[in-house]
Amino acid sequence: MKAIVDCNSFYCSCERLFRPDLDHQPVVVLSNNDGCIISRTDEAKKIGVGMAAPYYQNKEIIEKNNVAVFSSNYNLYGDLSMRVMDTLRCLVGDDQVEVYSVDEAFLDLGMVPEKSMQSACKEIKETVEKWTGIKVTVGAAPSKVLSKVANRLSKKNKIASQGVMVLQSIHEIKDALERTAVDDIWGVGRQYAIKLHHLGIDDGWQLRNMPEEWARKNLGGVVGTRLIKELRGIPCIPMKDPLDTKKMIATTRMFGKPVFNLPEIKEAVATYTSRAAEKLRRQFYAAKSIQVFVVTNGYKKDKYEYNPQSRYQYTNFPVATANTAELIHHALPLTEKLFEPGLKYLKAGVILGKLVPDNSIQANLFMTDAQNNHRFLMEAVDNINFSHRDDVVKYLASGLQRNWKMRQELRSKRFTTRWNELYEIK
DNA sequence: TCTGGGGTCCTAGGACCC
DNA sequence: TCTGGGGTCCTAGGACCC
Repeated sequence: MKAIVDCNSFYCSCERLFRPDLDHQPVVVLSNNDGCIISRTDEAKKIGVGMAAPYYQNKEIIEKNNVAVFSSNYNLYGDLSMRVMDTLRCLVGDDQVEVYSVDEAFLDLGMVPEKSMQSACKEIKETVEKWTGIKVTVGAAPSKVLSKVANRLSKKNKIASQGVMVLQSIHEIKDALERTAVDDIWGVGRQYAIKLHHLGIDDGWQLRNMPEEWARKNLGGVVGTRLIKELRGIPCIPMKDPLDTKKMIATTRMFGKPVFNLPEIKEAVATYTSRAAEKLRRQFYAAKSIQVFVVTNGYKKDKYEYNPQSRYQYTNFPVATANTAELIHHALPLTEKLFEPGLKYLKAGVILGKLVPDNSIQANLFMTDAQNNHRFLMEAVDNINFSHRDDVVKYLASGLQRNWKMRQELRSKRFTTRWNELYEIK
């Protein structure tokens, strides 16, 4: 049996943890740039705040209902996520946990006897909540896809399910799938949902009964056949090996306001490169390629429709690197190549690819710092920036004014990761 | 005026090899 | 006018996820 543990309204729950006064008040968290709503509590859902809805379109309803609004605070969420995951590893063992996203993890419950599945899941839920203060929902079933179905139904009916749903018998599975629209199945996105409804396939049980060959032709090849099998309770999406290496690390952002000139875009690209390089080093990787992209607005003078166009440039390095200076050195010429005067630039991004594990640290202890790709310098810079303030130490190429910087007007304190923002008890 | 950011996997098709 | 077969590697693009 597989289980998925999913934190309820995760970002909002994190904010509430340090603001218990908001426990029964609607709360929402905004995306970067305070653009969209990306997390909502049940109270906020109830009064009609939409998911991924633009903030400005919901401002009226938010103000009228006294909704607490936060800019996203990823330092805080990341740290609390780690606590939740550590708790799960403690409960079922390191190798049985696959961290799927910041607020979700799959568990392999193969070692739990079938008849104690329900109580085991209940205990997992209660322990996480007790140790971390974050509420979670647990869904368990023979396959990952079915466990997601269980989790979703449990969330939809929190009172009856008590936050835990286990699907074991074929009757339970059939009943659950009949109550689940194809749109809500993990692996069926917008395109496939449209296609399925067109063919008269509306719920999960109908989809489950389609032939595999049909799925291969119509739902993305082997991905489709896997989906059908999973729905039938035959697990074929394996637990991911935690030692698997990542493929890419990216830092991309909308600008706080549109940018028209090259120097500012170069500053932004240099800054994003620095961020991406920090992530790279923190996870002990080095990159062999860098891709820079920008998103421009379609530039039709009289038209206001949102018609983003992206363009990109990339380059490969002969030797993998995690050195910020070197990466910036590669990124800036690419940015110049991308730039075309007269366009309105909305967003830029840096993607580091062809990652390799950077295990040369011990091997190079006896080299000079320069030969060693300035590893010690990088480590010193990272330590200062992490423990004090972001970008106390930075490369000049990333700019001093930073007019393009995103807005984040409503961010809470980074209670658990910055000394000067610790939670205070009066 | 204002619409996020960071990932994964798969497939088709082109370039190149013998 | 005729023009093999088999393989690898790479990239672009599309779909999906939270």
